[in-house]
Amino acid sequence: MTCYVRTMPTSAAHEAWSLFWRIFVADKPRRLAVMAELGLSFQQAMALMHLEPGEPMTMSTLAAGMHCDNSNVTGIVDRLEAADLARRHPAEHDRRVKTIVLTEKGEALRSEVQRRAGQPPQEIAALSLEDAAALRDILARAVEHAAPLT
Amino acid sequence: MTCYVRTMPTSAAHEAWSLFWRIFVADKPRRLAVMAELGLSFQQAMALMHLEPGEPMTMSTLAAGMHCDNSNVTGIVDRLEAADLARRHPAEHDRRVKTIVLTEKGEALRSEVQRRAGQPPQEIAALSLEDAAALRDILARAVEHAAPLT
DNA sequence: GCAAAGTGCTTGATGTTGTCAATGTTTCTA
DNA sequence: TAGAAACATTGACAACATCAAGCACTTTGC
Repeated sequence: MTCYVRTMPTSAAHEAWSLFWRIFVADKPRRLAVMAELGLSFQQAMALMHLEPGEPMTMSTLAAGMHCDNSNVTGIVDRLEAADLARRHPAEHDRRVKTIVLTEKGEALRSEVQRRAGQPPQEIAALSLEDAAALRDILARAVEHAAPLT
Repeated sequence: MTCYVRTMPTSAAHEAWSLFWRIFVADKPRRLAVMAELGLSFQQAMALMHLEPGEPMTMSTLAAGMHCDNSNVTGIVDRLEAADLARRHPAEHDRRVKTIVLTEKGEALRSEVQRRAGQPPQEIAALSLEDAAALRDILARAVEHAAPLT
């Protein structure tokens, strides 16, 4: 049951989404620069962010979290391992499963990615304190609505 | 003179940006589904959106708009041409330059992309009218601040 | 004018994803 | 225990990403 708002030509949500996109696209060069500087590809950085320090994660779980194919993660983790950022361990309870754990180097780089990529772009950073707080609250409500169970 | 808010561990802008990301990542499957359904890759769709109907655009301009390398656009436009969505024409004022124009089929597909990808994801669509309007207004101010000249 | 420098687009080499089908191993289930 | 399912990997292929030449054409400076 999808609910279309057919009466309005373009709703506020519509326009908001469009602006959302615009900010994301405009921020692309900054993202690329950060990744290049850290010597990571975008997906490698995403994988790093999904892997929490000290928390082993299954290949499948990581694939699901990154919304991509299982076979895809194999290659990404291969490269993380080659760069000594993560290691694979066979799971003891199920020998089909392999868990991934960040190395020390991986944890360090992860927090660097977090620090750098976590910085909001100009557009957001330049907002007034009131606007920024309001934006945060609205987005928090948005996320909560769509995913009551996280 | 850049102004860091060092007193706060994580500012509102910071948190807002984090939520921003979260919504984008969560929306990835929908984007992929739309593109797959329309038989386009993500970059092809982006190119289509950059090309306005009846407005020829230079390869370089398109590359700049998409924030990617010139040589990259060559391949993307090759595929758009192969799919009869766009056509290259040599520019008359400068024979090095090639302009790209959407075909009829390209214009039709473009508006379909616009219609489908323009739909906000659950998170945004489920906001109250007040929140959606406030979100739109804040993002509009954000875009305006960062790019006063557009 | 003309050589030199610069511009616009393309090509080629190489690496990282994306899809999808198939395989090997291990576990679950009937 | 035989068959089905699950997990990770592999292989084949297409799409992009970067970067370094290359070619055709313009512009510049003498």
